[in-house]
Amino acid sequence: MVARYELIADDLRNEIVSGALPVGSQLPSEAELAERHGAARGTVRQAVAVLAAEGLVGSRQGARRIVLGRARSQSFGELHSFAQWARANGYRFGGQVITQRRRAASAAESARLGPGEVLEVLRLRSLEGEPVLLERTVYAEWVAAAVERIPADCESVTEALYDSIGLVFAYGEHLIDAVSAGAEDARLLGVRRGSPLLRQRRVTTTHEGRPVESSDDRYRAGSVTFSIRNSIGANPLVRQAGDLRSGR
Amino acid sequence: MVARYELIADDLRNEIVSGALPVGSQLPSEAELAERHGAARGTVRQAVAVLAAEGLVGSRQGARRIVLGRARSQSFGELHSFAQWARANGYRFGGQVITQRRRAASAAESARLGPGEVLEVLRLRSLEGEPVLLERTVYAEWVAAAVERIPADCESVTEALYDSIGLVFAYGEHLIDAVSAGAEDARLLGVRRGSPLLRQRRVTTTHEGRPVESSDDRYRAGSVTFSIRNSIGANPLVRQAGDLRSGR
DNA sequence: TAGTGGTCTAGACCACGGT
DNA sequence: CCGTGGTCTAGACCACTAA
Repeated sequence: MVARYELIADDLRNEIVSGALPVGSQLPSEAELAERHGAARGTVRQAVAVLAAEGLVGSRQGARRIVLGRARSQSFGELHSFAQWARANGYRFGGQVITQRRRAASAAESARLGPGEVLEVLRLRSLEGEPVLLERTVYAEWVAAAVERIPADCESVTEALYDSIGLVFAYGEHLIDAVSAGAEDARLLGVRRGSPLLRQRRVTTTHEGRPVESSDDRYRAGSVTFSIRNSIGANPLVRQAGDLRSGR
Repeated sequence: MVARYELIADDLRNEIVSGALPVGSQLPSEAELAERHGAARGTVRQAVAVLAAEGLVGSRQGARRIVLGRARSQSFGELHSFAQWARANGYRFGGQVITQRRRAASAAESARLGPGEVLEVLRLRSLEGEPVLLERTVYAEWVAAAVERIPADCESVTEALYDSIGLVFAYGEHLIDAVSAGAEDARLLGVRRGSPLLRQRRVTTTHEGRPVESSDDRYRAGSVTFSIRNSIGANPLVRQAGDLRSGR
């Protein structure tokens, strides 16, 4: 069942992506869109809210909406899963488990994932034949067994876990910064020690808010970029200070 | 004039931040919230949509909404403006123009900012007394004169431009990656050449979609982190590949 | 001042989750 | 099965922009 407002949003998005509504141009008014699609105004507003959330259009009270950009945002799955992202963008990609072991959870890990044992997995992912990403992932005890059953060269861990135990990654928190490559990072990614890496730390939970995994992912510099489009009134991304003040 | 749904959202947000609604707990149903505030259900849905956009609550059809986190997202202004962010978080901060000059726009700059001259400014920003951010900003010709009137040690360029010509930065696109410090970066930020920097490139426009500036901001590693909370169905952040394939 | 988007209401039906 | 959130309607009034 596809919602009416999704169809209207698709329609408008196609006009933007195709260039029929160029960047900087005005969208039709809500009244006109409502008449064109035979829908109520509220439904049209839901549709343009989708486009606004994608960063494609902006709006201000009293004036027509304008087109801000043509790039289509990808889904949560594509941010969460390297495989889903790479596939959606037509890249050749691969993955290989380097090491995998169970151990007791540290205090910090207990706080994030719950008490007990954790499963620590080191995975190297490649894009277009080159190693680009080193994932150090810690899984909560309740998914550890399912993760251990996954082949070492599995393309998509996310999909494997969905197929095997119906696990859906629903919410994530991500911290993005830059770090120096350590000895292991450098060896596996094929860069010099101390060279820059883009780091994405994340904690992911299920629909119910149950923590699944905590990960430290490091990208070779130049291999990927994170992109965000925002506006006054929208605030998806936040800047946080590091360890600047004494006592922190 | 504060909207009704904003008041309801504030109310719920306070309960979350104060811990009255702990992380993982369920929100009251829409019907109950509507009755409690004497509002229609649609208004209540607007309120919880605000919290969902902030990443504080998640929802799924058929089940109660749950609390995902307590951290309050900051505003667009705080992502856009170093000064607004630093002030909102209680940091001591400063800024100093290093160099500033007018020149002809390159082809890429003309495409982003419009044709003609541009004003190129190199600014060093400090946090808690330490240099942490080097901004290389290129302003469009129509704001160049106003920027040139700003004192070299101005704390907040964003606010200065609002006060002087009423300019409001409304929309921004940001690209985040990691790079090596060049000679100039290293000297001004007080790090070694080749050490990692977190880079944020951005293009900002007015409400009308008119481009104002394009900037390359580089943070010393460890000084700041970007944070994002997302969910299935929300997609503020996007990953993009770099220069991996031949011919790109 | 006319047109536009922002807010709000009161109701309806449906899809899904949990019991 | 009931309660929940998701979708949709038809209308109203207001705040703001632009001519």
